[in-house]
Amino acid sequence: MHEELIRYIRDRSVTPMSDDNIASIKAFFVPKKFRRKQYFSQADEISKNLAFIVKGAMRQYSIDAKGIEHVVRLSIENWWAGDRESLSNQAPSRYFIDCWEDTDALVISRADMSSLTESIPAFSEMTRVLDEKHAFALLNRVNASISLSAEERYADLEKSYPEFLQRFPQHIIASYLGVTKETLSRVRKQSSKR
Amino acid sequence: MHEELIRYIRDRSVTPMSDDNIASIKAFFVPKKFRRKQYFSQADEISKNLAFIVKGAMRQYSIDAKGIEHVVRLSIENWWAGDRESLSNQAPSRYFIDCWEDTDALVISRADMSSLTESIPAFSEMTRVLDEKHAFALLNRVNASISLSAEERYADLEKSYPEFLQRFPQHIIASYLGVTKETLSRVRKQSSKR
DNA sequence: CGAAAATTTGACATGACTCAACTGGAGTGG
DNA sequence: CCACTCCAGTTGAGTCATGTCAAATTTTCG
Repeated sequence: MHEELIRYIRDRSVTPMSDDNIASIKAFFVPKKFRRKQYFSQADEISKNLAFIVKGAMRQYSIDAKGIEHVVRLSIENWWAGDRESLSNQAPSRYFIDCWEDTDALVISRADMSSLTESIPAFSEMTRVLDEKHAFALLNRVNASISLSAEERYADLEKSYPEFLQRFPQHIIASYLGVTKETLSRVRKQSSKR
Repeated sequence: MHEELIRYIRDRSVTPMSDDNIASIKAFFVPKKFRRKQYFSQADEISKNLAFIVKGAMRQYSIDAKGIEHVVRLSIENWWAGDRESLSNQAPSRYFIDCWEDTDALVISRADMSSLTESIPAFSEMTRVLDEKHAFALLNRVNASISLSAEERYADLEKSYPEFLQRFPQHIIASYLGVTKETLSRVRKQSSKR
């Protein structure tokens, strides 16, 4: 169960990890199973944990005044889930995170996360790279959202993250793109004609 | 000129900096003046530098197929400017960065940036916190863009970054929000009635 | 097989865009 | 100090992309 995570860290760092390091990673990341629809964390709560997804899929979303869900993030195998902002600031989250599929995850607490970051250079490197990449992806998403039409954003997603289209139903993809499911349905019909 | 930067780093880290550390920061960050409208970096180029703004204002934007500018980021005093993605991946940038006001900046190269990160713990801490905060802000912006109307996004900006409204003209704020200047003008007229 | 979930479709409403014209500074040079 | 230009902002009319609501259809899965 932990092998994927170890490999993930190795792939994203240059400093080697000692057996000790690996042992503490294994000790701190607790395997947990979540069922489809189960919440990982909820809005207005202060998030306590971060999860590395070994198998399964989660989504992170806000709910607006009208009760409509807006998906800000989709996570599958070898991705992370958790509201980093709430975790880091110890502030109530704006987001819900739940499982879209039955999920096997490795869960770590905020405190354990920071002690790993401090004690294992490779781990710290990995989180740094991760944060950077995450910020890049978000900036590009902001750019897409202010500069592209619904159709173009869909095409962009299709190109950048084709795996999402396999794993999540259209109405979730629509929400992630910031359009209604009806609009996405029409957009796809249109573009398939070409 | 470097004092602001030193203070900025101190405020965002716990590890103290030695005189040596401070000396290398001063050596690596080169003061540079930019005139209003001057480019800091351009699309399709591989970005070489990062800037800490001591005084002035810059904007980062893409230009779409129709030639329309889409502002993804605004930076003023005590903020950073530079395309981190292009810098880090050594890939051509999608963005232009230019000065909206005459600007005094401290400029550092990619290479010097990584050597400071490696050699000065406080500096490395600061960049880590910065990246985190940046990612939080971007996620919230994504959330706003998929869940709020133009009017709500404007109200949100007014609350979160009132200084932008002072420093940049409306058409730039409009672009940052992902609407046309005409729409923003109407939105403001509407909301001022209440 | 049957129920629930997902998707599609149609009719209509509306928010935001486009284009063009107009207004009102701010700065510049004669 | 005026005339001029440039830039920002506003306004109006028409259009278009996307949203809303309701219903029909298809798919999924226990």
